[in-house]
Amino acid sequence: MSIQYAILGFLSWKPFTGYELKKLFADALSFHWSGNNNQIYGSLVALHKSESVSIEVQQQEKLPAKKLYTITDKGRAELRAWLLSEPELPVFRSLVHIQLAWAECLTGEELDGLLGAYENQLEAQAIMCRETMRRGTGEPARSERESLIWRSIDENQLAFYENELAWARKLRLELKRIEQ
Amino acid sequence: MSIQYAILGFLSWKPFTGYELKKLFADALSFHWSGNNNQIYGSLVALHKSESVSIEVQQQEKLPAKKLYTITDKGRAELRAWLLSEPELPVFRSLVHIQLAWAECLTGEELDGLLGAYENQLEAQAIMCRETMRRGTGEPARSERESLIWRSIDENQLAFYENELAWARKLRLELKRIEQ
DNA sequence: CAAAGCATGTAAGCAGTTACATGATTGT
DNA sequence: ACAATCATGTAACTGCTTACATGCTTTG
Repeated sequence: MSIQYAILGFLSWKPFTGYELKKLFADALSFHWSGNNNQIYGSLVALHKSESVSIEVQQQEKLPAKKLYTITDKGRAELRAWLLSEPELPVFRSLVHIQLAWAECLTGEELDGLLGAYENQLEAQAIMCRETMRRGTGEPARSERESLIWRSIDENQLAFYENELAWARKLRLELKRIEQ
Repeated sequence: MSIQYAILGFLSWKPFTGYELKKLFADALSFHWSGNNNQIYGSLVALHKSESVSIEVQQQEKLPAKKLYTITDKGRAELRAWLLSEPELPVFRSLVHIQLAWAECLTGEELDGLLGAYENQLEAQAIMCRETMRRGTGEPARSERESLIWRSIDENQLAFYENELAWARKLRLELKRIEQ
């Protein structure tokens, strides 16, 4: 489970509770995990079992007790080994492609509507992306190199939506041209 | 399960057996399903139960019997309804982003190696893409509109890898610049 | 008084994967 | 002799998702 490495990554900054990690994932623009309970708390149990993290339970007077997770040397070594492992190909999948592939069942107007709706979705997403980037949530910036990388990853995410939008617009125009 | 709609799509061309559908998925450039047995045969059972397809068993003398699946009117209606349904956002995920996000643990050389390996993967994939497109497998082309769409989808797939490659190269250069 | 925040966890399910299982036929 | 093709199917697993469950505190 690669989310375990992302958790180890966050813990390499400083100790966090499960609850805090959950928020880090939810806020992250370019981390594709939803940060749901099952994943976070389950992964933390697994990481503890493999001795990659240690737990410190902190009782609180008025609020529920919390478990603070700290990365161990073993955890740091595992993280580093994974960072050096062979990268995988990125994943790109768009259900719209499947819809378009059988658009022969649709009229010109229906097809145009489908592409238009896709464009709207992408535009909204691109705006959200830009807004999140503008607010600049939770970037570490411990060095020039690190902040360059984080900025670059976010820009890549935005560029993906923008490229897809440009593609949809182009296809829509070309379809219009052959239609009449 | 959206693969069911893709199966209905293929069956809207003409009847196929599970085995043939498997190959169609395996050969398709822009359909992100592996076309494994479980998915295909399982989906066909489900589609038959919901009366979206009908089965004709064909005995063969020397080869194993095969089941030829034909789309029903109900199946056609379901396919059309899905084609008209609200499109979803495309999915883009790259584990390399996660590796890069914690590259602060790596030396400049190690980081450069990671990006270089990513570039190699993407280059190889782009070449495969181009080759598959050149061979032009299984495009329907029942109309100018349909062949435009299929070509456009394949081009979008290729452009994705090329954009990602360009991004990786740019980041690598920028990192080199701030390194020394 | 309701909603949001703090903080943990569990249950159930979907979509997708690899690998296993069978067994005849055809090509190298 | 070995591999590939034809043709169906099952088992076991991974990763990820939504929704449920509890219960106290702070904010509007």
